[in-house]
Amino acid sequence: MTDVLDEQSVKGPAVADLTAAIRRAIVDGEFAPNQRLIEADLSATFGASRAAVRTALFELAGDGLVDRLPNRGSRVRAISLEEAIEILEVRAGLEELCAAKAAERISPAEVAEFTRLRQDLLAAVTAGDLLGYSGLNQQLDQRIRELSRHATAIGILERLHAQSVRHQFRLAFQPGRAGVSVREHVAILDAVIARDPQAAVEAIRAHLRSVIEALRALG
Amino acid sequence: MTDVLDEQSVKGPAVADLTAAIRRAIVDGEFAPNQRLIEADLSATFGASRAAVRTALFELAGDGLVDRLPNRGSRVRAISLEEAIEILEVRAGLEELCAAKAAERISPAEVAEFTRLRQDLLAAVTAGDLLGYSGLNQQLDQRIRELSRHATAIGILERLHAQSVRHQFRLAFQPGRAGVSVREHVAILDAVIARDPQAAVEAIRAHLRSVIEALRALG
DNA sequence: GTCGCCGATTCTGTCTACAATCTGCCCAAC
DNA sequence: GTTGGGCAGATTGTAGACAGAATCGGCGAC
Repeated sequence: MTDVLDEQSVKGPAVADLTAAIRRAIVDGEFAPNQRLIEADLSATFGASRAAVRTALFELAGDGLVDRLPNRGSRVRAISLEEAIEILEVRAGLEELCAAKAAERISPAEVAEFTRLRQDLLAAVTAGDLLGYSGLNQQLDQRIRELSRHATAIGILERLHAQSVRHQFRLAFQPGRAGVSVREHVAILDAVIARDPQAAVEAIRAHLRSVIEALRALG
Repeated sequence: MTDVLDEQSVKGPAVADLTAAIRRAIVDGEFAPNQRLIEADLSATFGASRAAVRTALFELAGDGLVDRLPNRGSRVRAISLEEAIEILEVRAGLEELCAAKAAERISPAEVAEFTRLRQDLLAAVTAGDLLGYSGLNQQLDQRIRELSRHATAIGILERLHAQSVRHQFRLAFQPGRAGVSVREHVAILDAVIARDPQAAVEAIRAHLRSVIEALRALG
């Protein structure tokens, strides 16, 4: 229906789309931390009803991306350094679990994929392509999660990742950081490729401990 | 306003109260798994507007207690055995973290409290008071979390606990289960009392592994 | 000059009504 | 007897309006 004007998407996005749009805006930094999110404004900006905005904000509050103060509205949740460290500690526990499962379950085809990823990773660092390197790292993290098939852990990790992406990002472009981090990532890859769960756990633990220290040093 | 009839709570409960009420109904088993939750029905049952019910259902969906199918309503989320095991695996990782922190941070007063709890626990098992024992276990878990001061982990653990409470409960009343579980819990207590993080981690891990096995055996 | 009170404004919380969608049933056609 | 279309009821999704709480400004008192 409404065939005539569908191309322009005259009808506002449904709640799910709206939630995704606001989430992206927060994660991508278009909305600054602690910025107030006024329902009427968002309603106008995204062309949705206020009820839809409201629903989306509740959803995002559940995801930990938005703070809701009763009768005082919503704002973008600011993640403090202490909180970022807490998140990394939790991630450590969960990613250890995922990496162990991934190491157990990896298939030959996936071993080949990981071997290729290993090369790409090293090539990106050698070429000084920090952005590409950062992307490959994320890809690695995500693939390990997928291989684990652990829906519960994956869900939580994705939420935590969205919350801490800003700190993550800041760290990635510290001079010298890539050199340290690439060794740790390769260690993770090698453990999973070798199907050695115990080694994978150790490698993940070492890596996230290193990230925590680096974050602390950064202040 | 409406002073006259306030005692009867003529005005429906605010959304927060309503959410808590529905959450309790789900966790306590008043609503069966997979039961449909029809907005109009809940609205009548709890004396709230449909909009309030709707908001509450979204919130609970975020907490993983309710499944929402677009245009097809909400139902109580059923946690399968596989999922319950996944949840326990995640809980293992997080509770290890909390127990380690708790062991590091415990104060003399809290050591005394835990020593008392240890006695009560053993007394309840000796007396065959399964319900009391179950309650003390939960108290122990909760105190360890609180001692950890790890807000991120605590938040996630509370959500997971609400989801899996049904399986937990079923297990607790298996004959012979208390005898096994009490030893594991005492080991956890002893490790924390001794301020030995490493031992606490091991004790938690052993305990949850044992719970997973028992759940599997139960089918 | 500063503090506290009071009103206007802004924004959120809630409700009711309406539109869109889905489900199940009935009936006709093969 | 079975299958497909379509109608009716039930249920969710959306919109708009109203009421209540919080904030900010000015005004008066000390």
